[in-house]
Amino acid sequence: MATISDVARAAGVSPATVSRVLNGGRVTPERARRVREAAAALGFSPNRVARSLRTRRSSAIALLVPDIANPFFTALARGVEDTAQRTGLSVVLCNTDEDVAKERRYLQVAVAEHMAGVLVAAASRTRTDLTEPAARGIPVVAVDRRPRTAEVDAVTVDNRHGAQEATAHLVARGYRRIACLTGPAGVSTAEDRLAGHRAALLEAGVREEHVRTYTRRAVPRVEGGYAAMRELLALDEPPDAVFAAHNLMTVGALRALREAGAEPPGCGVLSFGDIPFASLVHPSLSTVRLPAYELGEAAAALLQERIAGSDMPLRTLVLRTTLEPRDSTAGPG
Amino acid sequence: MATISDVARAAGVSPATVSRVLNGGRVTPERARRVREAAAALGFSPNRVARSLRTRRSSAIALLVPDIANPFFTALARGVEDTAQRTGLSVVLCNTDEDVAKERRYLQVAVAEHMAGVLVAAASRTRTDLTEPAARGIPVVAVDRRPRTAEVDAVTVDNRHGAQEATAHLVARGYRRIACLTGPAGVSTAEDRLAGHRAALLEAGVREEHVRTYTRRAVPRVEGGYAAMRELLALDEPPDAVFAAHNLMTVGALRALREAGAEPPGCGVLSFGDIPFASLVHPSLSTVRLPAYELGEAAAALLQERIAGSDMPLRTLVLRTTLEPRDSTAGPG
DNA sequence: CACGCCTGTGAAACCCTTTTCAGGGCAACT
DNA sequence: AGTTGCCCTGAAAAGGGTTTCACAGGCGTG
Repeated sequence: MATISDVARAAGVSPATVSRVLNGGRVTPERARRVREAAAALGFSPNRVARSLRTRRSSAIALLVPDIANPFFTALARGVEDTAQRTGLSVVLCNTDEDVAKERRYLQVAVAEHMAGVLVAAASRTRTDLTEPAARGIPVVAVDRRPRTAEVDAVTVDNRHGAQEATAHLVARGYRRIACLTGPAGVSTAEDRLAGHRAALLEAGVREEHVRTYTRRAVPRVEGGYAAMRELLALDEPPDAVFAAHNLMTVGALRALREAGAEPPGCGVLSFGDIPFASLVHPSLSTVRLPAYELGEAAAALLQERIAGSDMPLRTLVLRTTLEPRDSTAGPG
Repeated sequence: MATISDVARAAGVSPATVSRVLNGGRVTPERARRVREAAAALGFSPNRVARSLRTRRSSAIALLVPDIANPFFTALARGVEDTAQRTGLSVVLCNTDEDVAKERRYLQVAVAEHMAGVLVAAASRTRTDLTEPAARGIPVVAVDRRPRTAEVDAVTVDNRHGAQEATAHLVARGYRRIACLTGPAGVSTAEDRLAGHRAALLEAGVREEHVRTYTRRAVPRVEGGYAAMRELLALDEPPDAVFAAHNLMTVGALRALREAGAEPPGCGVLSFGDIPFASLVHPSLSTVRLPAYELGEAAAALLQERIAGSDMPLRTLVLRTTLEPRDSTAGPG
């Protein structure tokens, strides 16, 4: 592996000059040409580790997601990756498994590796601690979920609005006992979606108590949705529609409904977030589409600005969701 | 950020001694204790960039996959990540998009970053070039797909056997005109699966020509499967079953079948590789289950051995698939 | 002509850790 | 007592870039 000194020797200049040619310093054209030729001839590419050490900044960013198996986060990761790749940043993918301890370990690594920046879909709104990297001067952007503990840039979706629109749609289609399956307390997306759902129902004249009866919190996994849906179906007056505030929970809910013989659209089902290949599900599934890829793109772009040294005031970018009504919410009976 | 010198000063020793305490050199217990206390008090964690520079080895490995949106590769990535994480390795995820040029760029980055190792699901059997990292002493393990150009360790699944079993199953269930949708020539998995399919048919007494009539190659995406299936359905004697050698292509095929009103199991459908939430598809989908997570685990473990300096002869680990017959291959008529 | 300023350049410092090397101290042996 | 050998330790080198600093030379100005 050729080093910068090899190139310098071959071009008859000092290593400092080579560095300047490569990084845009002022060098006379003639020398610059010689350096470039020598570099090409030797197949030189700078050792990024050495560069990182000296500049105290690496060309890698960390992306922390709670569940890489969820297609929402893979789409987001693609958005991040495509954007980062364009400016030569590598993306280190870290799967936190919704585990705050695991998340903390990854954040420590990011600090020890002097990573250029961190993108994080926080495992917990209250317990995720982003102060460490922020204090060390590593830019942090929260994506999808915003933790409360640190002041960072954020890119989120309008969960509340999307949920409100979703539940309003169920109301409009004539459903009366509309349930909500949402994630655990303390996760901002779960809270916001529940809030939107409640707002839509209250506006439609539903009593607060009624809302509460038909709301279930569960772990945001397929099994969580399944268990919660079964609970709801066991009520004296089971719901006639369900707003599932999480895509994987929707899958569990659908399974429970099928087992109980209460298939949509008789019992309406509306999913917040796409299910992959939802087009295969029968009847076709109404969803609130989330701009996952765009979320990743926007967050990566924002992070890059910070890495480049932007000192704009903190920003929160909120992307809109879009309701896509299909057959699973065609109406009861 | 505390450095090793700070710790040394605080403990009244030299930096060399601190390094030895942390990395398992011989140090008297008393000193070691002092060093550990000082390190803890200062919250010291070694700068991994400096360490990388000196040791010429980083603690990151690259994982190159052709399509992170495919659940097969996300499961694989999880296996890799969980295993790597256990020994303190970070995983840099690189999405090559089935593009050899993009793949080459990522390999260059891996070399320039002095990464500890590379795991690669090659974009092409013939054009993927793994000689560069191998020549630089960076261990490489091929996973899922093995390129021909370099001599590397590999972890694959028994595609041929799995495919043969799958098609034999279709034969046994009474299907007569069994089609095969597979990936492009030059991708080892596509080739092997087709070979298994053909072997099963020939064994059942089907003529080679007949096999060829009902075989289609397409890009391994949903649209590829859709287009190829439509072609097959337009034949004078359309197939009465299809073995889809790729999970995403299966989705496309199902869509085409539904449009044509030829739903399974009347027309049998067997997918090589899971479709996420296949349990939601009606009728339930017969699949050849791939051990994606285990593939990632095994590959990461193998790579770690090499990184640790193992000089065993090259190994190829082949994992078995399992046929899971369900309703979509219940039989014709 | 003298002075100051500006530009381009190379030497050397620097980033932080690991590793080599040489030496001191001590025990065991001749 | 004098070697020999071993263990532990610290000083210093090494890893490969970037950046600071000082300096040389050219140019413009008073």
